[in-house]
Amino acid sequence: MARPLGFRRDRVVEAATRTFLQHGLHAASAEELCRATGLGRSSLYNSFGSKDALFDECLGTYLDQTLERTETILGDTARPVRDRIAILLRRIAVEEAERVAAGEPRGCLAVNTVAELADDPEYAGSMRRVDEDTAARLRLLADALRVGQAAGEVTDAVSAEGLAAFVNAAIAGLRITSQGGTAAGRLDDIVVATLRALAP
Amino acid sequence: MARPLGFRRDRVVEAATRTFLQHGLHAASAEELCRATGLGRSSLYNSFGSKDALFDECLGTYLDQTLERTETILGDTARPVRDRIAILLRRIAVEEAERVAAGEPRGCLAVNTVAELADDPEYAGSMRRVDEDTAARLRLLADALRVGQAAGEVTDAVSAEGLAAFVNAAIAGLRITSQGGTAAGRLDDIVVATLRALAP
DNA sequence: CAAATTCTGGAACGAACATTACATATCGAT
DNA sequence: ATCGATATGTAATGTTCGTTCCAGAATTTG
Repeated sequence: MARPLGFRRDRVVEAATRTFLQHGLHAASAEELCRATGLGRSSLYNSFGSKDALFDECLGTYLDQTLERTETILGDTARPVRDRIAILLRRIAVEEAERVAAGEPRGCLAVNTVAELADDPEYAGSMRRVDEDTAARLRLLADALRVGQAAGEVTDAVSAEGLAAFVNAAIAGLRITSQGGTAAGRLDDIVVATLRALAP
Repeated sequence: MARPLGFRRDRVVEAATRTFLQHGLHAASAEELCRATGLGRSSLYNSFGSKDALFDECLGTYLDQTLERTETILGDTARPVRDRIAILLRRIAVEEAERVAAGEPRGCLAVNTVAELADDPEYAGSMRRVDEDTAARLRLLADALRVGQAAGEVTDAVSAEGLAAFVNAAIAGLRITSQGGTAAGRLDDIVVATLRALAP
């Protein structure tokens, strides 16, 4: 064996994710990533290969964690479907408020990645990751909403897939709105209004 | 007098805006802006000063044009308020579909600017522009929605300001969703669902 | 304790970037 | 037709970027 790493990989990914969320992929320089993670250039490149590879790992873990939490909330079949969606949306509003309080950057890495890299063929791999995550999230939402429709608890004026796309868009809108500097109370209004759209 | 410009400034701004929308501010290189506008480096810098200044002009005209169209639609007092909001949202969905058909980049420069520059102090000036535009748009929406509430045509379960923030967030969500590659039909679903939230 | 292996810090590299300088071309006015 | 003034094309500049290299430090295994 040999000398062990002087840092915990997940902590580094966490710090790098914050940096990417704050500045985006292009504007986050290697120097800034080193400062944020506490690593030297050599350690960073030895452990992650390149800035793009580090970004991909950050994006991947971010998407996995977010999708898992969504799965947990939507999978709570004891609750009415609309309550689950309400919890999902409110959790985002709360998380954004916490970020403000902690001085951490607001917004969503997936949303910002779409905004920054959607049309860049060089990052098609990252975008494919986001697309797959979005597809999985839409599936979870549509499945839940379909159950809600069958129970008469959710409107069927729009298909379950359409409502899923709506909820997903609402989440993106919520995150962009927060990133723009909107206060927590207003985010709650957006959540309440979003939920109204689902009522029968 | 002297030699006149060999190009129309508004056309150049239009082409540059497309480039910034597609790649973002950081990833749009001077070379790419020259290619897109057909100008040489000298002409570009002589006429606009710097890449940042060009971006600011593109952003300013984009915001002005978009706000003006919003104003026109929401100011049509002959129609019910909810119809005006419906037209506003549908126009976005149609515009995004047209972009796809024309091979032009999708999404919204204002949304992407928030995603890319919200936390960068160096571009606080650009962000202030976006903030002012957002404030103006929220005012227009809230005024219209208040009228709708007074007429019993719009729900008052949420304040007019809250509903305005919701509609604004819905627009951002719609544009990000489109940028992610969602088809036009799904965008229509999102519009229909969004409108449901406003019903009394 | 020594050897093997890996990590780490700092300097250095080539490429790409935004921007500028300069010579030349082009136009309006006289 | 010529002059003044500005636009344009090309080449160059200084800087910043991502990345690599190398020497030395650290830690486990034998």
